Amino acid sequence: MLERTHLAIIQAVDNHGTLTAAAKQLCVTQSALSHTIRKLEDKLGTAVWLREGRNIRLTQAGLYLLNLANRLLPQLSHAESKLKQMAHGERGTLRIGMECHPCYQWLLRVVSPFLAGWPDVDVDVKQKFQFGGVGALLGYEIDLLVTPDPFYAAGLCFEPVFDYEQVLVVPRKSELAGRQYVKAESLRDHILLTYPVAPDRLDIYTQFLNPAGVVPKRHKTIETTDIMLQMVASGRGVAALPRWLAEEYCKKLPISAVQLGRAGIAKQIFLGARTSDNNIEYLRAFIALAKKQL
Amino acid sequence: MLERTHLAIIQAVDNHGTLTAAAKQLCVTQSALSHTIRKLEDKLGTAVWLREGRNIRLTQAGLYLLNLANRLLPQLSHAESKLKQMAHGERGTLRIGMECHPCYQWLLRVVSPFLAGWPDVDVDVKQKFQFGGVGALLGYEIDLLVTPDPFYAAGLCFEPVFDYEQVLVVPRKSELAGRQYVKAESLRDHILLTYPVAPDRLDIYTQFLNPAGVVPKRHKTIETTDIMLQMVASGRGVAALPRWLAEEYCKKLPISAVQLGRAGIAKQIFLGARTSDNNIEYLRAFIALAKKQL
DNA sequence: ACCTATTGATTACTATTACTCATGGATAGC
DNA sequence: GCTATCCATGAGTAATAGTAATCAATAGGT
Repeated sequence: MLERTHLAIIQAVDNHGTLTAAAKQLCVTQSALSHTIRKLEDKLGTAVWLREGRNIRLTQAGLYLLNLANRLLPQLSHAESKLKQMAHGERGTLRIGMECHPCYQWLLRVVSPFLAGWPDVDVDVKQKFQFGGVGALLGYEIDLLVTPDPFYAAGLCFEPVFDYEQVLVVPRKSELAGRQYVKAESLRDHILLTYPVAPDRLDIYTQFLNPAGVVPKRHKTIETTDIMLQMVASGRGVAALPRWLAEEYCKKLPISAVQLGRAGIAKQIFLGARTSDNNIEYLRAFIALAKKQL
Repeated sequence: MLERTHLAIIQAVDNHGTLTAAAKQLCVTQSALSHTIRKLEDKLGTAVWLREGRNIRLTQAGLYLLNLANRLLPQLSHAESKLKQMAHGERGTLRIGMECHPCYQWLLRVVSPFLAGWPDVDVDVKQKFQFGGVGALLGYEIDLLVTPDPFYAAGLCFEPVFDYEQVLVVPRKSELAGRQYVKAESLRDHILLTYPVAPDRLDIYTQFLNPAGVVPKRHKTIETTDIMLQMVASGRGVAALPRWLAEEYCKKLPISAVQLGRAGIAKQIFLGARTSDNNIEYLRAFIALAKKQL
């Protein structure tokens, strides 16, 4: 039988490169590991590691197991901590995934009253996902997903939590600042600042630049909103952000928000969850709170 | 630690309703289950079942664990059956390395029936190797190497899979087209088109031009066979290719194949594998298929 | 080309653990 | 109220996973 220990060993050996180091992490002797993996391979009938001199490397079967381990072990340990919380009378941890960089500020405004209303529920926010936000949701890596792209898969449900307009943020003294709206062509001689996300996931490209066949003068990626807008303020480029976020910063920095195109770009943010989690009270409460926040 | 057994027990008890029935399914005594679940509850610090008279029912925590079990156990057992198949060589990925550009067409004719015969084995073809094809084979980057240059290293074995003649492909209206064979000197005023490979790995150099001390007028490299022969057809140069491949294209393009030198250049293609992989059924099957294809 | 330190493998022994057996108390259904 | 069946428990045993000590192989420095 393939046991949890085996997966843990495979993961540890992969992390450390050697049996000895892995043994130290797992608080057993090297000998024990050697025995265990030997027995595992005997049971499976196939080699999991290739012994090459004094090093070992995973076989195809081993790689498959490593993949399995990386998938299952976090779920097991999360389950354990959740059960521990249950044992202590706490409600649990709400793990929120973010696929919408600028929504962070909005999220904070929802999390704050939530934490107040549910003192025994913790909140954790994650932003990087190997298989995308939906994958993380389906893989029980997160419990809630904040995203502009709902993906209606079986077992998931998405609810819109707010509408907003995507606008262009420009330096206040820029020639673009006063206009009623900017055309895509105007960006030809501007530097575009965005979060480090693939262009096909950026609305400024998919809904504005690409349809017009326009490429900005340059494209720079920046992690944080604050720095990004500092850059805009100092005339180093322009950025596309939600209007509510832009207007907040307009108070603090010499920048202006301008409508994108004649029609503007309308966006919606969704909150996704597993339908099987529908009975979790605090999760429903969070969604309700998010809708009210609007 | 939450173990696989625990999840299995939770699932079995839920299925059968009683400990006794679950014990029977799991091939242990009722007593053993009783002990195990008791210890689990002690470790977790929370009850998993509610004892109601002589029946037991899952608690909130138990329901959570049941959910986890239903999710994880199938993955584990699926992994086991997949590994069993891997052990029997029924399933896996055959990673083929190519060191012989024109052989691609030949390979396709072998891969096609192979995929049909081994529905659970995937095929992946790689063409670039940091340390050469043999290095990739020894480094477990690939499992099979298609090459014109066998390299008899320890732990590797090469088998010839087909013979062919390397010929010069020229425009049909070229003065070289009608000849019985071309001399190396004739290439002095022709442009030579080859795949982008180091000259010391090109037979046209090592076996034909270099021995005669001849350098072609120019040397251009082209990635794809189709384009290369389009170039030949339009009089932009000549190329060296296997006769079987050249003759296929002669039907479609105004080009001709001419023997290289008085004796011609005989070549052989080998299939290399690690001897340690000799027990992998589908790998042996592929080699057998390749030989039959001849 | 040789040491040396470190790797994984192996053997023999030990401690732990998981299990069985036997039995007890509780309860649902006839 | 009787009986069959449920789960719990304690004591003893078998299986297993662990350790310590040692060996053989090898990567890497000198």
